[in-house]
Amino acid sequence: MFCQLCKTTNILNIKSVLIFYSESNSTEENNITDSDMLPKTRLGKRSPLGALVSATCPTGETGITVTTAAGQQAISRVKGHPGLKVYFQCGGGGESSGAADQLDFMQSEVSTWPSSRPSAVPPSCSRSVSSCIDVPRSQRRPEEVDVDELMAAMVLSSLSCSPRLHSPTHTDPTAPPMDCGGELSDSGSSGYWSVGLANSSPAPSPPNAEPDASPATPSDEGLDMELEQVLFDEPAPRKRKNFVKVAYRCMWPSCGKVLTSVVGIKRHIRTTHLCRGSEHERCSRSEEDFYYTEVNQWDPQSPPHTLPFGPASPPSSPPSTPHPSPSSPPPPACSALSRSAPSSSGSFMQVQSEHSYQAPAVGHVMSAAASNTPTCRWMPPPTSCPTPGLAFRVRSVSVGEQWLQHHSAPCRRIRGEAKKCRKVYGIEHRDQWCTACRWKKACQRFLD
DNA sequence: CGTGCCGGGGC
DNA sequence: GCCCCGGCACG
Repeated sequence: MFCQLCKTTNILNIKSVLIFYSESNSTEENNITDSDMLPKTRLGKRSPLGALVSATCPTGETGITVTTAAGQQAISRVKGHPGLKVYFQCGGGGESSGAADQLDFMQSEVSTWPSSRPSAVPPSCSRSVSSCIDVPRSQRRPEEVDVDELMAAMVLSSLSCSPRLHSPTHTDPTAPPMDCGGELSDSGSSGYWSVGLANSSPAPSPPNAEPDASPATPSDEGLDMELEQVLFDEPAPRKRKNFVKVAYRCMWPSCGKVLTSVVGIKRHIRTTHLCRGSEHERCSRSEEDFYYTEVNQWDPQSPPHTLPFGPASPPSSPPSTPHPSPSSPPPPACSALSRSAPSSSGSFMQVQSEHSYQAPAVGHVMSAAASNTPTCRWMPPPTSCPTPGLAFRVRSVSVGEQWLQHHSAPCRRIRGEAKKCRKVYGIEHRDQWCTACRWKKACQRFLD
């Protein structure tokens, strides 16, 4: 892609364009080329980028131009052009006016022009400080994309699908994450460019570009987020943490129905509120997105369920959680106790708030479990709490008290659960005991 | 009460 | 260092 401003070829733009074209049959989220920089990851029909792309690009014959803050940031960061806007233009005739009309609020960001227009800077670009990156239409035809570019696009997309969950700026558990299942259900024929890939790893850019995104957030991103929140009346979706159980709440006035699947909530909205039958299930599938929101809750019962990393998932499958990766450990506060005493951040905070006088104990539990002191091999008992909620509270308190007892008193090795020489050989075979057992010391043979 | 094990002492 | 034992804590 040729940058009109710096007169250089930007490979990132090529990537974006390639992905854009290759995902013509996919859903809108696939077109997020640098979705980790996007303030929002769930792009419903009302999403500017998503709506336009999904509405106009399935045929690959649209002349719509989309600019996104993501691309803006991407280019500006890579090439050092602040405010640079990236325009994706599909080749062919233009029939995108309808979509653009639906999105009048986005007309400041989206512009359409005849597809026969030569590769020139669109008029909308003159408004902004940025430069527009355009690609001649002759180069945009999908059939003319050579194999190298396709391969590059595939590689880039596969890179973008690497598991990634280490962005601290995208770990807001309260914000609804991306919507996968519903969008995915209608875009199963997208080939390589599936929503599952894009959703599970919204980081098409190289991972090293991510630290650049978090510290200095451009103002456009914030504005976009505000715009999104104001216009769409929904918080900007972010990445979903592990252990997050997702529910979907109907935002229809005085409804508030909560379902656990996108399909379910969409069906509910469609049938109950929109009063539409199944014949609209395909054409107006995105309209339900306006009326439900995702509700994340930490799932203490089930660890993150690793979904198969495939291009498409069944439509009825719940929204896919991000793939747990070695680079994305569970929250450190709960990591040590997550196995024996599964906890949720909410419940943990509840513990801290409702038992504030015992909060130090809980904290000590965490710290003690996280870092065992070398002098005292005290370890939390392996008993797991059966029920995570109330039981965890009780358990946490008792464990904290236990810890305090252990640390106020001189350290004493906890009684080992393993069989010792005494149990194994019996008192009659005391000569077969290990020396420590014979000396009534800590067993050296059957260590815990 | 049985067991694990720490602390202490004798050799 | 080896060996033993009192005594405590825990289940």
